[in-house]
Amino acid sequence: MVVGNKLGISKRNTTQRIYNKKEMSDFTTYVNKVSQLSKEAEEDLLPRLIPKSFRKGQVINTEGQICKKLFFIDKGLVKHYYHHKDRVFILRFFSETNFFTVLDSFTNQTPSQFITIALEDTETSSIDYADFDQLCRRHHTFETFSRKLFTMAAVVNLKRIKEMFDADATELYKEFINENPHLLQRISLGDTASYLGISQVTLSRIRSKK
Amino acid sequence: MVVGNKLGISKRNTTQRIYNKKEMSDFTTYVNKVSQLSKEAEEDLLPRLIPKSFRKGQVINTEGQICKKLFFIDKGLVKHYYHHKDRVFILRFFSETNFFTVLDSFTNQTPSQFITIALEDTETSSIDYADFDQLCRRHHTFETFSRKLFTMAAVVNLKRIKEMFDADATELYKEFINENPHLLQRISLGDTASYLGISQVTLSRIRSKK
DNA sequence: AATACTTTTTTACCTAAGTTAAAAAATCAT
DNA sequence: ATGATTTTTTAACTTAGGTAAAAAAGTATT
Repeated sequence: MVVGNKLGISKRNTTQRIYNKKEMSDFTTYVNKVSQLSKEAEEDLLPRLIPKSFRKGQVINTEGQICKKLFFIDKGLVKHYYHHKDRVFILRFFSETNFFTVLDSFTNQTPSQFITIALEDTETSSIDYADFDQLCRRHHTFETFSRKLFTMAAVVNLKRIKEMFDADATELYKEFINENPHLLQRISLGDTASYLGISQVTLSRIRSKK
Repeated sequence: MVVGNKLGISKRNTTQRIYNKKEMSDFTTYVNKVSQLSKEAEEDLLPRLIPKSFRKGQVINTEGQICKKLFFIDKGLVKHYYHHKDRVFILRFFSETNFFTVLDSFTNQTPSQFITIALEDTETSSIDYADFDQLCRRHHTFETFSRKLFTMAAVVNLKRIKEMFDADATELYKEFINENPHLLQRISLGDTASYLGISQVTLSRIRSKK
């Protein structure tokens, strides 16, 4: 296919800062929406949750680094991407009320090929791999949650393969704005192009035509 | 096995047939390779397995049809594809010692957008969705197997997205033959092209150049 | 062996999208 | 507000890969 956006170098950079004020996360609420936990599982989960905040531009997980956490986003936006031959490819954006992790890195505890950074100030609640693993072993209901969560991820990825296959650049863009109206104003044209696998120039042309 | 070679060939389009002589499938062996089942789970699983054979060219599951089974291939080859605007796109091939199903159709019991057909005479062992669901509920170890199986599917799909993004037609072909040397002789040029998302002509050109 | 499919290769031509470069517009920092 | 940086748009040119159609090679059927 060979697509993606040329890599540009940005000079604006904010430093990282961890929020000190702890607030309640919707992590468990959304776990239960995927699959209802038993009372015991929920009680075992709650004390393991770790609030973590990221500043806009801050790296959450980078290449070669093992992703040790499953995150839930309470607020904010994150991009999950990689470089290849001077191009940038964005695999996915994750925003509020969604779980995310680096799929293969987390599940196999192997180094990530991808980079995850915050596109906005982002508040998450996370659980460590070791805890995740324990909860899966101890609680059948938590294992069921995990199964459903990762099955959903597999289905989402399958859908993306299908889209990439049969849609041209214009169709890809239309589908994207259709399915992500809430993200449209929050993602730059360049990032949108990197997600769609087209050049920024092509996306600009598409936009101007409509 | 009853059917001889010549007889088998002449009987081109016979409908499906359940083997009368029951042979052991490797279904449980490979379940245990993914994740070790408890004794009880395995005993509960075994009687639910249904042997199913498909003739070359036979449709296993089609568009609009809910995929009601999780299959394990003991022998043979299957393609999983769809049509879009006069083109054919093959999402994946599945061959011996692999599990397969129509991911979203099976997990949500919704109509499939895809078609699955046998590319060779294929022997499978399968389990019904209702049984699968029961086993997941009853046995924590079976749920763990499912979680790992579908997580693997998600990872495979992610890898495919990455490949489609950053590889041109030639690279895609090289990666394909590298990773599927055992399939190369069994899949036609046309099907290979449909899998790579390129035209048959392009693939022919690539081949001749090397 | 002869006929008829089917699959693969080759050729000529065409189109969607990439590349480069530069200008215009929008955004941010002081 | 001012200048600096980043983002988006526009234009000219290039290219990878698509389409169609015909030739060649391979398989199957009588």
